[in-house]
Amino acid sequence: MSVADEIRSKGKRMTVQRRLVLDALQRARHHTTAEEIARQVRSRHPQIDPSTVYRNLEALEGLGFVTHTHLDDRVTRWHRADVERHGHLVCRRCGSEQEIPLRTLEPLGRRLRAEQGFRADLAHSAIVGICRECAP
Amino acid sequence: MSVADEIRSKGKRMTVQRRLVLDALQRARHHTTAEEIARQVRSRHPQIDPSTVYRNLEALEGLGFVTHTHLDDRVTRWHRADVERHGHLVCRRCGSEQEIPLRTLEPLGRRLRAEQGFRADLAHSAIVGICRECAP
DNA sequence: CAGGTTATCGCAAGTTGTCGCAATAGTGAC
DNA sequence: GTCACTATTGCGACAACTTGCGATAACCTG
Repeated sequence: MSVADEIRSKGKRMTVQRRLVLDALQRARHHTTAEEIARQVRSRHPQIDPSTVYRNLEALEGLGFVTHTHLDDRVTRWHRADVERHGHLVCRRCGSEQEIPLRTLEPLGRRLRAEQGFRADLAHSAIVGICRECAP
Repeated sequence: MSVADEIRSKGKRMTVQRRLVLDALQRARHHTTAEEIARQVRSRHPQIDPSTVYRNLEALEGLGFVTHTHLDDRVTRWHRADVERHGHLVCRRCGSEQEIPLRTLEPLGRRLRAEQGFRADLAHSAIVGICRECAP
């Protein structure tokens, strides 16, 4: 079943705009911003409003095709839901972002579940700090 | 040495506006938003511009008096730097926020340091997930 | 405590993201 | 294909910050 069919099977529609947002996410490796996607889409289709891009990202998240993460700034980062899940280390100083295997975070996940009854979504939780290169 | 003196010793100035922002942070227990502080300050001193509040929060952070954390939304949360440090669990569903002792997070901190050379600032890293009450 | 330096302020304009609404256009049914 | 239904769009207005700039007022110095 194609993505379009999946979308339709949930009572939603596959529009040109939605297709373009999905394509842009496909091209971007990970963690694009909505603004970047809007820029790409609008470079070829200037009549498409940025608000449409924002709304499509939300809609596609509701449908399970994309997810978002908040790194250490106010900007929401988006990526396809089917890429391998991983944790995020964000450097406060240089802003670089590093991915780490979820395996590293799992012990904490188990502990939070056991002690607090909290089901942590560690693939969407950015850990801030100072990276190796920036360490004094 | 008073806060004012500390500020002056770093070549900065203690202005009325800065004092008011510090006071508002003092009153708020934790994790206020800039908007909330601006509202408080402006309720008594309407001539103070919101941009002044934003800039003072940044300046005070640079001076080490306050810090900020990004919970799971786009809003920056501010609090005094001298409150007891703790980690944050944020529920994706109900938005509630729970504090946990840093001790719980320390094993992960040590591991990231050893394996990645990354110095995690776990008191400013929010972990998102589903809280006990919202769990299915 | 007067004067010069310059951090900080208030204002206005610019960004970035959100929302209500009327018009449009995918979809399934016939 | 055609039609009715309604999800989605573009637009304009708004909300939440951010930034540039000339004016102001802390602060240090003598």
